[in-house]
Amino acid sequence: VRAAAKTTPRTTYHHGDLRNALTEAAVDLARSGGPDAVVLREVARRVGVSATAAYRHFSTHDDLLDEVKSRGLAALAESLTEAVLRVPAEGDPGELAVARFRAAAQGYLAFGEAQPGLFNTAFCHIDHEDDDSDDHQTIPFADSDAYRMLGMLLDDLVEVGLLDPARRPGAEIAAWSAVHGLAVLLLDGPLRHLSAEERAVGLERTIDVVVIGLTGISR
Amino acid sequence: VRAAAKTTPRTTYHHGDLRNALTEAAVDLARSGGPDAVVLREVARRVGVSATAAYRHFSTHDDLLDEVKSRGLAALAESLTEAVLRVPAEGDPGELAVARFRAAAQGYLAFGEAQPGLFNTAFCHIDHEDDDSDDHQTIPFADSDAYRMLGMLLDDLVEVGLLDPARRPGAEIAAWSAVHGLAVLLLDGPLRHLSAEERAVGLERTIDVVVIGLTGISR
DNA sequence: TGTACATCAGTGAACGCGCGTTCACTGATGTAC
DNA sequence: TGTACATCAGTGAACGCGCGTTCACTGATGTAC
Repeated sequence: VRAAAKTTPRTTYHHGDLRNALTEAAVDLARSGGPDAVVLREVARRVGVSATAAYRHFSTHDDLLDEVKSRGLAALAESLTEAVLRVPAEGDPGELAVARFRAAAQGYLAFGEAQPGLFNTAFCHIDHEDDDSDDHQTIPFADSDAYRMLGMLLDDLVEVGLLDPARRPGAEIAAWSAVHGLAVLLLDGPLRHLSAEERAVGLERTIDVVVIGLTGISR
Repeated sequence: VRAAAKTTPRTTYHHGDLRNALTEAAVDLARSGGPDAVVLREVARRVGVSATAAYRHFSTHDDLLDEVKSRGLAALAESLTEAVLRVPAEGDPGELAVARFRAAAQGYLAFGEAQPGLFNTAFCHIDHEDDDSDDHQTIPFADSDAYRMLGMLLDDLVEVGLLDPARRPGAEIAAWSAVHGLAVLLLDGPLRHLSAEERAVGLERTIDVVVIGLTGISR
């Protein structure tokens, strides 16, 4: 409605879409500085609103950060999905299943490299001291589209006969760990200063190991 | 020399081993709260010394945190080494090489689970704004004992004929990514609430994938 | 169509907090003669 | 062995900072009659 609020100073007293505007500003901050950059006062400042106004829409700073996390996770899922959809649909079913799996891994890492701050925020740990119960003790990522996509890709590998059904359980964890670990090491970790070439080699090698490790078949 | 300083209030004006005492207190803080818990003023407080005194031994807060990082990395290497050394020395060379490799992975994760705060600190990113040059742009972990150990274990796999020399390059990255990723997901990440049983399965499955993926041989 | 009024969505000042770091200082230690 | 003095390793007060959050408030909006 009043999307220009970020640049044009708001004229009306009521904003109209403040919650969204705040979330977007917060995502921008996360993008450029990671979770620590999501500062409530700065978010309000950027939107051109008093800090107090934020409390009409978020009960607490952590609440806002949670929203940013969700958006980050969603963006990651999008990157994954896009990469998978770019794989042509024709050819040998086995080769296609493997190609989609590899594409997903590449999409995961591509998102991390394109949006390191948001990636870190998506996986940052927030202490909800106030939490009443175990209701939230589910795996948040397990509910995410990205995780569901991973499960489907692995199911496909079983269907085409490349992944032994007996080895299907736990396959998510192994695959996810390898790709996520690579992302973390490359983005913030000790592999931060690898050249683009070295990164590419690392990625290829890691995906190879996972694919062979899961299917038992080298390409 | 004056190791009791932590409990007994210091009597002499000069401490005698303040740098060490500060570092140890800082490590304790990291252990229980991760990198953010390494607060210079709190460190000084614990040692029973004014905050200013720390500046005789560390030029800056980041300098202190760097020291903690090193200690964390060293502790990780120790956990790895211990696990590898616990593997019996007799038997088929191939089986032994694989067993040692698996043990190292288990040691890596065991350290992460036993000392999550210190583990996180060991891998936390510190911005050295003041850095003059590219001197520090080496991979800090690559200089660590843990990374060297990983290299040796992989070399062993080549020597016993289980790892194709053509596949040796990049093997560190693939193996390290998988285990590190699992650690990160389990400690802070979305897999935080997995039961001990589920964790064990995830670990076994991940190591299996890496071993098979590298060697091409399922056990 | 007009008016009273409840409710909603903002404001601005203030609080308390704890941090890293600097400053001018002082007490303790070691060395040269 | 004694003394003068440079150096070292501490102290304590203070600064500036920016944060999350609360408070009493006011302007805008919508609804009942």
